[in-house]
Amino acid sequence: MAQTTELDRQSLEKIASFFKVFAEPTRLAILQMLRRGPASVNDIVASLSTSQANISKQLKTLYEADLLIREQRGTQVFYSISEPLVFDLCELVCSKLNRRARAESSIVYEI
Amino acid sequence: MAQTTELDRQSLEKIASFFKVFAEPTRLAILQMLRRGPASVNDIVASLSTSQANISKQLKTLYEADLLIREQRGTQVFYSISEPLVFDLCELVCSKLNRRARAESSIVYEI
DNA sequence: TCACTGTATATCGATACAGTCAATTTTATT
DNA sequence: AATAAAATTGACTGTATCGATATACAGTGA
Repeated sequence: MAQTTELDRQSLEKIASFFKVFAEPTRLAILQMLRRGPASVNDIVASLSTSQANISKQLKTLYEADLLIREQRGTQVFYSISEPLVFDLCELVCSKLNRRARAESSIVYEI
Repeated sequence: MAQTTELDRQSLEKIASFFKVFAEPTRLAILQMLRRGPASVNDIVASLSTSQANISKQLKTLYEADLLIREQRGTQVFYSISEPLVFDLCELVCSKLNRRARAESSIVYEI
């Protein structure tokens, strides 16, 4: 049965916080890269153009949002995506943005 | 065919901006209220506990994100949800948060 | 034209957070 | 132990934005 109850402020804040995790391009870039599979912090640093400290911070945010799995091997730490939800969310938004982009395009081919 | 191309920084920024719209409890509250149907600004102000100016501001954000329809009738302005995507997104996140809440609960019933 | 209602905007204080640099912890190696 | 490599943390800066107050604007009726 679908839930139809109105959510209180506290619940809305939790949901908002969750969306906020996805609301930063660097974190999205990390998720996009991890889509290929697990990667160490250095791997991620090498593929993105920001400092290692920043990557570490964003990884922490993603990890605490329960979106990543953390696994230490020696001195390295490997992260991987723990939530398929990530892809569902991003695909929803991407398809929406693609639709909009197509709609806004002034170039229309017709006879 | 599914899109597998890696997105560039600019695209990621657009996606992040879109998520950011959902990353504020007041805007989520507005969306939740509009779920019942179109409402004037005053209707919304009456049902939420923040200033009219703030509601107007958040409505503008939602409108510019292409999530709302705006319709002026006399001095009043009615808003309604233009994107079913809104519900899909929120349901995804809610179900995820519910799952987590259940998983984190230390109370487990079993024989 | 004037007053009134409903909505939008301008400005401001307070807060949150991405990103940087430096320092520190952690694990492995010699 | 000492050193090196990998990752995290803390202090700091600049920017963005929520929410509030005051004000402006648009539409309606007298």
